[in-house]
Amino acid sequence: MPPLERNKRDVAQRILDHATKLFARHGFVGASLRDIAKAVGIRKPSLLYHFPSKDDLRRGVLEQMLAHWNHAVPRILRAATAGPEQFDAIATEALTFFREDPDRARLLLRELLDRPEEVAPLVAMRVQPWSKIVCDYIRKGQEQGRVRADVDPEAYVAQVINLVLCGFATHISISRVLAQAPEEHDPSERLLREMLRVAKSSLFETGPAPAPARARPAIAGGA
Amino acid sequence: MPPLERNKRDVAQRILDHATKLFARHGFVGASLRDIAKAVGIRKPSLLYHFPSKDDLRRGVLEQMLAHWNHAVPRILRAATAGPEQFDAIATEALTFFREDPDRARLLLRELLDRPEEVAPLVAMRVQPWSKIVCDYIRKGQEQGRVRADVDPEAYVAQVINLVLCGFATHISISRVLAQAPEEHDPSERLLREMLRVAKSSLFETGPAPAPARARPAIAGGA
DNA sequence: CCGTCTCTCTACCACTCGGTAGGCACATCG
DNA sequence: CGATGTGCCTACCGAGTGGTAGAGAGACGG
Repeated sequence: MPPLERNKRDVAQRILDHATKLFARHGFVGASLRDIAKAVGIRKPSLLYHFPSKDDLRRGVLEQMLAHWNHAVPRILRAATAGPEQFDAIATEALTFFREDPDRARLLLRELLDRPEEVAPLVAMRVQPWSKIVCDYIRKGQEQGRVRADVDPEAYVAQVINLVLCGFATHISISRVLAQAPEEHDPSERLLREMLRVAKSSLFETGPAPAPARARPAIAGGA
Repeated sequence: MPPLERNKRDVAQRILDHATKLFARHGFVGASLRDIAKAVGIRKPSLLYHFPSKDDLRRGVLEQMLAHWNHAVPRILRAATAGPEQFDAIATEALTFFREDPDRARLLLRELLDRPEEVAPLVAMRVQPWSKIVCDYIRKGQEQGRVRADVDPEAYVAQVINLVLCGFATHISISRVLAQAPEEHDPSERLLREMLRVAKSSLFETGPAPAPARARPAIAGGA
């Protein structure tokens, strides 16, 4: 690839990155092309040379994020077909995607709020292969008695998505609501641990809790 | 109260209502004063007569929503100090607030995304009395062995807030992700039921599930 | 009946927005 | 070397924004 073309891709990439951050922080209408261009270090018409319109830029940002997700899915699916202790593996892989950059959660949430008709099908396409695996896993676990019988697989997946999306998007605010010291990028470990615990313990009959008094036969799926 | 003054309050109220809806749907920057005025049926300067600036209107909208929440809290607290089967009562009362008008969840989520520094303390003030009751209830339940020992009360409350907020704000999109028929205002009953189930079963050792094979001594707290 | 006060209106303002026109520097290639 | 084309720039545009000025219609109190 000639250096000139590489440079072009490089600038486009930097535009996408800064646009992602500013769209996530201030919303699509709240982030102006001037601000984005300034963050990149160029002028607005130069930005419009790479992305012919603001809406093109928005779609580019969304596509890049979904592409990143696509890139993460194989790792998640591999975790999903590994061993019997699949839950933690799946959860860890899926959370990594948002831990890498919490702006992804903010951006996605904003897009779902602003343009549900357009964004929902796009997201659905990317989420379904993964959610299908999880649902199958849940149903099989239910047949084997490992997973609670009252779990509604698809609806459960939706709740976990809510949990993660909102958790990463608003953790700073939520931390303050609980009068905790907010951390810079990640939700505090405490909130993240509880997020996982809620997701897990609502799935299996018993969680990894050290049941204080009464001993109970260990069931596959708990730690 | 003279009819003239009542009319003034009436117009201000209609402005607040329409502004709530439009802010929730399109965001603060995305909803223009002209659009809001048009929805009310007046002109923009008339709107600015009642609310001197757009930011005043925003604060008014937020305050009204928090006031509505304040109005709902006594019912919730009453439910919280009723009987042993408190969970369903608390949950129902709290959910009613958002079921009445899902725009409340959307508005709150948007404000938390846009202005965490300003909104978080406001919300914290309103949520803390309620969350404190819930946390005390959880801790007492843990001492009595009714509630799972591994629950982190404050963090658990945060997760439930995430679940509800995101669930009501994006349920249309999430429904489509799961390829369900979206309903007009409420999340589909199926999603709502699972939301409650996740919150409840992650709190108590056993849920209301008809444990299929192995019988187990009933523990207070489950249904 | 007349002055005052309340509320709404039309007309306008400065400003920012997304987007365009056209020129300039430079790298590439025949 | 000149021709071509790429990528960035300054300058500008119309549209829409939040907000203001000031006039007019109608209710109220003396």
